[in-house]
Amino acid sequence: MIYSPLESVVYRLKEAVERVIRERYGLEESVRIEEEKKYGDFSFKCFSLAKAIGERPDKMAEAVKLGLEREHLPFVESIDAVGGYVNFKLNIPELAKMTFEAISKLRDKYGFNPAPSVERIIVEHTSANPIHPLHVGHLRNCCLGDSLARLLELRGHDVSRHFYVDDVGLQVAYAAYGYSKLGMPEPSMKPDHFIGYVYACTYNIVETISIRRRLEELKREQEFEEYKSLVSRLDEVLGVLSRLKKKSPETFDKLLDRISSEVDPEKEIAKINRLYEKKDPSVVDIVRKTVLTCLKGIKETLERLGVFFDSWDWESEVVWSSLVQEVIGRLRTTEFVAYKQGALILKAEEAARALNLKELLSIPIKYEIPDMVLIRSDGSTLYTTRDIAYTILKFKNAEKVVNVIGVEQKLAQIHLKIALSILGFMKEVKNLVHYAYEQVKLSRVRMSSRRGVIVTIDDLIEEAKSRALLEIEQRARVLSYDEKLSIAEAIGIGALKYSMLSVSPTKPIVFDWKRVLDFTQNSGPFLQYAYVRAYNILAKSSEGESILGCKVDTRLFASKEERDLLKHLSKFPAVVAKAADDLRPDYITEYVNDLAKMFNLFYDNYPVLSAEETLRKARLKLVASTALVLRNVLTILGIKPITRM
RNA sequence: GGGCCCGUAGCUCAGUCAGGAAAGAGCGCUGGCCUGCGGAGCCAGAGGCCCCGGGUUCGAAUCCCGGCGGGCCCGCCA
Repeated sequence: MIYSPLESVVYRLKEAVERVIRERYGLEESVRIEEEKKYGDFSFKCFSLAKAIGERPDKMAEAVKLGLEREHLPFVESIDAVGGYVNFKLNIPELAKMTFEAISKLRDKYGFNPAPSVERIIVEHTSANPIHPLHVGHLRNCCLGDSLARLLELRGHDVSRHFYVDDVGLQVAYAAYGYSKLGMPEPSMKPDHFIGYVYACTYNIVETISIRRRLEELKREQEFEEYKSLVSRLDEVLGVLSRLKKKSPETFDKLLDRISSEVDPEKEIAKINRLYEKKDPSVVDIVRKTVLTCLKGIKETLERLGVFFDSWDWESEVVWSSLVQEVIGRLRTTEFVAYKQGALILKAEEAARALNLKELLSIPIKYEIPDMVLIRSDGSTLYTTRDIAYTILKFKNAEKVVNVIGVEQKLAQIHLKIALSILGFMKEVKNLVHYAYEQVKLSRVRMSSRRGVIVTIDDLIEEAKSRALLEIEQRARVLSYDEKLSIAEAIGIGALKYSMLSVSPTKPIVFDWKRVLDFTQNSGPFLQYAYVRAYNILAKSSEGESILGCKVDTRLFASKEERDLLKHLSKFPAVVAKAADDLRPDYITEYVNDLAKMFNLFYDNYPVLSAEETLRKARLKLVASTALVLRNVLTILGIKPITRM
């Protein structure tokens, strides 16, 4: 079974070139056949090899051309030697036959392209703090993680999607404290939005109380400089509070009232955090209920996005299993751990130098790695410390772990790897990928979950949907309102996903609705529209998708547009392989955007249904193949293919 | 201050891993076409010191060194 037509052709070409070089020059060389658009389909450059053996590049190109011509390669139409280049034009009818065969056999699996060796891979993604709704940043994380998982599956890997429920830590304690003060009521809005609201209110109310207390002290001590700056900080927090109050006055007042009557809320919160780590029954219920409530809302959003997980890993379970204590115990026996002002720290720089980790982890030699705090002076652990144990657990069921985490956590991930190295998990460190992506910037909005200012995924979906609906209305198709709504949802969500995936992960995304929902180019709707066009030609034909099973005369594809389209279709599994191996979903978006453009060009210039019968069949099969590939790609990207819009 | 990432057409970006032939696309702009298998079109054109300066090389947008500009990180937060 040939999964990847173009790849197999190029591979045969590569072998042929190597054979010729071996026969002509007696050299065992591995050569590279590169894609070329201007002078043919592929090319081989002779320069470096020619230089190595003291031959003239143009002479070598000529020799390779002659040698290849004697081989009579059926999938090559012509070979040219120009300067030091050997240029190849592919025999498109032959390639088309192979491609059609692969497509008709594999159908929805066309694109599947198993790697030479398959692995069990855990993709951990989204993993938002379970105390507020998902926001734009999580959207990028979620889309990347989900499409990476799908890509790796297409490479034949055994992929498991994990969501790390970070239910341990100070922030969760704040939310749980506030929620419990309210008497843990049924949320009056979407549950994650409600918990997020409670968290923001609680955080700022507590902050106000501590600032006021500190101000009293400063007044007594006559520290006017600090007093002044703290007053302006207080103003800021009060501003946040008044804004929060407007959103849900009853909940707010109740919370304010009950927290203000406490002696020392901050201490209470730290206590919840400490006790929860010890699985103390007095706090387990309130923390769990808080987190589960929020998670319910988060799951609703994920479901709407069509994203699922195989495993929900609770951080508390890792802590309670005593693995965290074990890890700390083992680290403590090494020379790299010390106490500093009551906290247990890991001397990361020293460890990295002693174990020679800098090169392995690509850390600059002159960069001084800061210490890592393992245990707070009050005895509680920190996120990264707990992550050491969690990572060890993940590797019990996988050879490779991909963590989709923002680039801002780079240092924490380096700390994690250093700690694992000290513990002897070298193989794991090498197979632990911090898949770092840049931030999503919304013009003007500066988000902060503490201040309760976040643009949630739910908000974005709603806005995308209503904008899409507006576009649909303008076209005035004969569709019922319900149909329009569900199409708008598919377009809106598809547009959001595409916008998150189409930018390479190292670049920040500047979110811009005009671009997200640009129906004419490089967007989700643009792809969906191409699919609609292809689908409707098929729907109008008598054969429909069954044309994929029919033999057609591939020699009829004479135009540049048809040739380009066929070549592009044959390339798809190769793109999947590259995208999966390099973890780059944006390679797929680039591919499919080109595919849609090529199809549009074909569509506008070559009639299908009204063509002469043998030609009609050939073109119809090309349309069906394009539709199928579009559908498969959209699925990888998590975008819903629709048949009307 | 130190580290990382980014800098290519008016705009949004490919191309940089693995150096190669006149630097690619779309949008926008200019001019033309078209009553179409869904016009959310089609064809043509203009538009580039590939951030700057050195170096390596027969050859640099691509590799190396030094700058400049923007973002992020350097928490007993996650």
